[in-house]
Amino acid sequence: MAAHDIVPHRRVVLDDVARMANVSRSTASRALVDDPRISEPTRTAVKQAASELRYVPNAAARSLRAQRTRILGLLLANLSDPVHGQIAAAFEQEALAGGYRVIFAAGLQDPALERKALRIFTEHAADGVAMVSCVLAPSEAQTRVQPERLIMVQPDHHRVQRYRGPLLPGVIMTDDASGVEAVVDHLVATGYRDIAYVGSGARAANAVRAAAAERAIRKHGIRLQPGRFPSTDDSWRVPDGIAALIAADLPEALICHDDKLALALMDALRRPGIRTPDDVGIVGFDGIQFAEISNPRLTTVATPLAELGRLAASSLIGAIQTGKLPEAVVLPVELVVRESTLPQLPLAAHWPADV
Amino acid sequence: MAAHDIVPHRRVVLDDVARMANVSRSTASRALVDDPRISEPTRTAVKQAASELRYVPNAAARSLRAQRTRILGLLLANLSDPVHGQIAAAFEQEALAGGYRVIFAAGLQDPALERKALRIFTEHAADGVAMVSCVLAPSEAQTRVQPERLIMVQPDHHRVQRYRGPLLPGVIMTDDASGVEAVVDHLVATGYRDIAYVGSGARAANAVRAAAAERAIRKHGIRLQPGRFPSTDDSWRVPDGIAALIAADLPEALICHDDKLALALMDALRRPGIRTPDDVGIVGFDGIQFAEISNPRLTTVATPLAELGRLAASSLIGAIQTGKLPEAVVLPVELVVRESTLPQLPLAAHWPADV
DNA sequence: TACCGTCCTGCAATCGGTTGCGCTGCAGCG
DNA sequence: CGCTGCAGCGCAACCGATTGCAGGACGGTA
Repeated sequence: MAAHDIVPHRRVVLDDVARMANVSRSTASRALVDDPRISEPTRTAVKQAASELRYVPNAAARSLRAQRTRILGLLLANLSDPVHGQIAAAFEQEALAGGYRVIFAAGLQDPALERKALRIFTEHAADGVAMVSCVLAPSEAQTRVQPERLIMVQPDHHRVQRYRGPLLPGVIMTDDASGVEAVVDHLVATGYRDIAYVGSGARAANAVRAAAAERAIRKHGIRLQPGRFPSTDDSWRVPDGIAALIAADLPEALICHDDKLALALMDALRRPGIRTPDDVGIVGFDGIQFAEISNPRLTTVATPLAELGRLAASSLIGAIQTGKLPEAVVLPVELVVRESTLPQLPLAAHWPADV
Repeated sequence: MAAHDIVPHRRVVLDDVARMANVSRSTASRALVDDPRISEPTRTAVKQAASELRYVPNAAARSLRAQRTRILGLLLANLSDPVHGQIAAAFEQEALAGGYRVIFAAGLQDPALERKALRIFTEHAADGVAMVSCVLAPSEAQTRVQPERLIMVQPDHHRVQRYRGPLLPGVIMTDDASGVEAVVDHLVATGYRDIAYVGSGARAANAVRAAAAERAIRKHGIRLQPGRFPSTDDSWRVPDGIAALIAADLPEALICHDDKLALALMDALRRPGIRTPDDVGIVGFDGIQFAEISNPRLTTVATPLAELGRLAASSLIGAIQTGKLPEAVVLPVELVVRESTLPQLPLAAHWPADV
């Protein structure tokens, strides 16, 4: 409050506390962590002094000595993306609950940026690192950070590639293929036949979902024409060119790489007067919150975003403590059918949005 | 690659590099930072050794000695919120460009959590801290972190409170009052008379925007009935109760605390068959990306989210380097009129979405 | 040969906690 | 009274990088 409180104050260090409590630095240190060797009166005296001086330990010094930073690095594609935002929020919360801090970095689908981020994590001697939908190959990532402290979150491409070998430990996957299959089943059951896939960006998930869509459709004896429409970039605005291409060759249903693209496409197609779901059915992927309240509400494959973040953090912390990675996991996804693929129903007033 | 590479390797430290280059640790250190005192052959030998050993300096040790961590703390309301996600992404990018790392924390509008976050920042001896739409009073925040290293981003409540004194340095504000005023002018000009405000959560911005709405409306000789509808919490789903209240006492136009609420409300009102903008005009605030592609596209007050993040980071870095905070800034906001308040126009095919 | 200056390097202290080990003092026991 | 044991606490090393200061080597000059 008073002006003299504002002058740049030397930081309070453990020696100050020790001095005030008339003990040695080591005793002060032990008292603060409730070492049983310290007598009760001494302990309280030290704690009293610490709180009076508003002592806050220096994490750098502690980490240096303890060889443990309690820092986790989280590398994801894009901090401003709702998908990653939800994952990040859950990760941070879980980490905090476990006594860990989080340093974030955005990779923006750029290998150079991802390498830079991993280097930063190494500089800060992060106890663990999680990578979410990154473009860097797992093998390379493992050379850049301690492999047994690395969790990777990514779609299950093994399933699409009919891979039957052992799965890499420390990998958390989402069962995108099943999700896409459920989508296709639903579309076909609803009566759609001419179905197309629209991709987005350079994201690894794109290849997995596109391939899964093709396989799932073939199962029904229909064909999906790969590359019928070009992929968009990862921005919000769908390039007019692509919207025009789609409008000119309108399928009955569009499976979009993710919800963002689906919503943007619904909007872009509104301009030439194409209505969802009356003129075209549209499906997204991820299950972001806006998909629940869009107009029409978006049919999508809900991925457990918060669960992914929580699980990544808790797995990582577990790996740090036990020294070994958990087995690979494939998390289920869930088809959520909403208005955007149900042309026969009136737009307003119906069943609950979810399930 | 080979199995023996995987065994827990002792971290490479500067001494290892020095040993390999046959110089002392100090020489190695100086060579790596291009100290002119080191001869060219020695310098290259050291750098060669460093890269061969894949040496990465330890940030904790460096910080400890340098009394400077190059870490910024960013405390914001909610990492998963699109508004804060965009701010955070811009902040992180700007910080990285300036050579700083970012530790994030989510305050969730909870003073206790915010205090905890500030403590963590202090433990890590963050060189600077930015707080975005936090609930903690600036005066308290200043007692918890070095005030001259603290940037706060918040709505300009001074303007609403007709405050004319000097502004606190280090504060970045958005001119919410002007934005709301522009919204009201637009609504009145469009023909709306019965206008209501719907708030959200415990966010500080809520009070500012609500008060501004009331003042702006009174200017037009109309009245806004404060508290006509209760505030929602900060979730995505608008409680049915509130939607029902609004449906039962439907104003001509609704000014919503933010875009998220506006979009959720449009959705909730669709159930009882109330259409936007035909039955009610709806306005949001913030200018999130979904507002551009909702159906109808949402009229909103666009705040410069990325600019806020960038400016917060660059101001903070500037304050760290110069030792003093920049003057308070009030950033302009911009009314973006879209379909949700333009009932007379056909829904599809019209002017560009922005401006 | 003696001395001086210039370059390069190395020694050792330092940042702030943590921790192995040892020291002190007092109680208990023979 | 002397010895043992233990509770309680302090000394000093350590983590890894930076940096003030000093010192060694070498060439040049008197």
